[in-house]
Amino acid sequence: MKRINSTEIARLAGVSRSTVSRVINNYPNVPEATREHVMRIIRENHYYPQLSGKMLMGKRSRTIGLFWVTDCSSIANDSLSSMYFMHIIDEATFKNYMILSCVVRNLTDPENVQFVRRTFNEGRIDAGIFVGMDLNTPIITELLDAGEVVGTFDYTDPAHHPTLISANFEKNIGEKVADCLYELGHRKIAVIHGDMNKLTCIDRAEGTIAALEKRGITVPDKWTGYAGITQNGGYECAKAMLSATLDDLPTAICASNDCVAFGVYQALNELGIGIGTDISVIGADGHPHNGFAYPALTSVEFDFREMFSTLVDRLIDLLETGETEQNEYYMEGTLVIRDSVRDLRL
Amino acid sequence: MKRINSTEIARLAGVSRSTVSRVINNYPNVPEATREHVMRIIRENHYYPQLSGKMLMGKRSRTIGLFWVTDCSSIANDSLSSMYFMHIIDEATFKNYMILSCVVRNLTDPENVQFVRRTFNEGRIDAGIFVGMDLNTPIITELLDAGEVVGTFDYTDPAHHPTLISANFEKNIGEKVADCLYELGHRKIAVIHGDMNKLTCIDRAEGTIAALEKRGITVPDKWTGYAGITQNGGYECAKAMLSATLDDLPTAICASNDCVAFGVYQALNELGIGIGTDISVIGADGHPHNGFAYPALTSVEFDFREMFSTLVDRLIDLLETGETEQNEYYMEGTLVIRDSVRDLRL
DNA sequence: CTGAAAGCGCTTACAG
DNA sequence: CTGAAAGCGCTTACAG
Repeated sequence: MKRINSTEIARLAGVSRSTVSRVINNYPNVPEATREHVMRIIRENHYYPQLSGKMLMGKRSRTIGLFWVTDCSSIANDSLSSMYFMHIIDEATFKNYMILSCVVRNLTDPENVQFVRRTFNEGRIDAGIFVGMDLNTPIITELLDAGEVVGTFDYTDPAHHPTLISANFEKNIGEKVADCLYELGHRKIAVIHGDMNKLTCIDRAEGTIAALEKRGITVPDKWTGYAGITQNGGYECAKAMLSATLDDLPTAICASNDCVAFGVYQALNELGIGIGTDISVIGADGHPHNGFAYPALTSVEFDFREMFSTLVDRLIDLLETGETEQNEYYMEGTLVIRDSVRDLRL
Repeated sequence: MKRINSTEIARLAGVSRSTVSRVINNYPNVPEATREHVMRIIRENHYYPQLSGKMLMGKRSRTIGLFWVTDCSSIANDSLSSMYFMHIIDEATFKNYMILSCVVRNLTDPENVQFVRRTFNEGRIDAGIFVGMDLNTPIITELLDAGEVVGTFDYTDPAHHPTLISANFEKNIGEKVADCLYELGHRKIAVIHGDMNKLTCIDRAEGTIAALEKRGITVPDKWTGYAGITQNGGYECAKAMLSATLDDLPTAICASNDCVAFGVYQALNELGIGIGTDISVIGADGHPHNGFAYPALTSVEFDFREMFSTLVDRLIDLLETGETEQNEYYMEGTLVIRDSVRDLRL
């Protein structure tokens, strides 16, 4: 399938390829008549300059790589993360950029690291956004050191890098969760930790524990668990924890995120413990299921559209102007109280 | 940020660029010693050939465009469609292809059509997958006529095109829905139509009505509605329909899809009508919310992973070998009965 | 087995 | 205002 090229357009328009190029790139030194004539030929022939040719001359591809780091067998399983993807694509499209999507299983595996490096070095993308990787991922630092423009979500590099934009959760999620439960009269509170390699997970659990401590409440070991960030993790963790402490159950469980909270739901249902009645459950993130869950899940919720459109905007600023207003930002979450939390004062 | 090129690698390895190229492309006529030596230099210098250079010489980009056609303000709102995306990306990654994601608002708008044409003609992609467009979208035919490899979901072109792969829902969804309700004793059944520009929507509603007709049941006008494919459409439609027929309610409502069914839920809740008790609700698709909904939604569910991985596989077959086993296929759905449907025989 | 040369489709100094 | 020429980074006949 041979496509028409600038030589052919030049011939048809009776000008040189230089002039065709000038018209396409909107150079000022082309008389209006010539410009219009050439444009007509271009339109009539559905001519679009080959990206390869332009790129060889140093033009950008207006493409941003989206590196999805996940060890799950399928990233499709979680509708929350799918949403991140969609927000990024939406905003990029709006800014007239395209998103090249890549799934990366494991950034400690050399082959996967190689894949990332290649995607950048082949010249496919102008910048890359990374979502889902653990803290301390050397390839990120390597890319930044090489001067690549990189966006991250829930990740910060220890050193300052002028070409890094990082979008993060606020630091006070744990405190918001603790305060909510405390004010509703809860004193016997369990805390389920998330993935300790993820920035926000650490903040969340530690923040909750610290805030409770400040109120004079200690979370005993028997009401502490580690679930990772998946529903199944939440299920296993809650089942084990609660089975071991049936004679002295907490009145509330703080899950590291909403997915984990759904796992806690499963465990509670299985054990015949009433959700939002016997035991309250609270999550964090703002999973699209929250309102659909039964009972509807209380959570500290985030505006991910805002989170990711800001990330994309800043990245593009950096790409196009070489600077941006802020390299690192933290989004505020909103506590949304639903039926999964009981007011013990009533 | 100047990257290393093949000239430099050739110099470092003490060979010509031709030889470097031969090594990279795994040509047989290179002695093992030379190959290894050159490879070492390549690895040591993190050299990756520029895609632009290769493409200019006729190589493929191993990139597939994913055109998401939607008029919604944000595609992120629906976790079902997000899932389609993820399945496609997953499978492409597995096959060592990349996905370039594009959101297209409206394929009747010339500017949007232009965008699609440009994306193909610029040489960014080897093929394109289209999801969400209405029946009879001329740009699809145009691309096919130009010899482009195109994949579609829930769309067929009237003419046969050797480079079109189309993934579709089975034709009998409506019948499955009707049979299910009939066998559970329902005789007063409402049908909500979806978007009449979408292939499956037509099949679904018409299929249900025809199957009921065969059983001697006619769906009266007052129990017929048009909701499109969104939750809000379902809400508005069900509210209007039911408010007008409160003295004679149906015992079941067939929604055009699961999202619409959730809208029906909203309307029923608002009207104080018991879901799965007073009125049964049945959807179709297999939305990730179904199991979470209260009551859990009965639906004809599809294995979208299978649907899309097959689409991607066939597309790649076509790209790489010029042929594929089947250009058009229809996926079978499975009726999953949950609490939203009542057995009236009990 | 290997290198020099041509050429893919562009853009951009340069010269006029 | 405009064209001829050089060059971006590759690959591929071609010749040896």
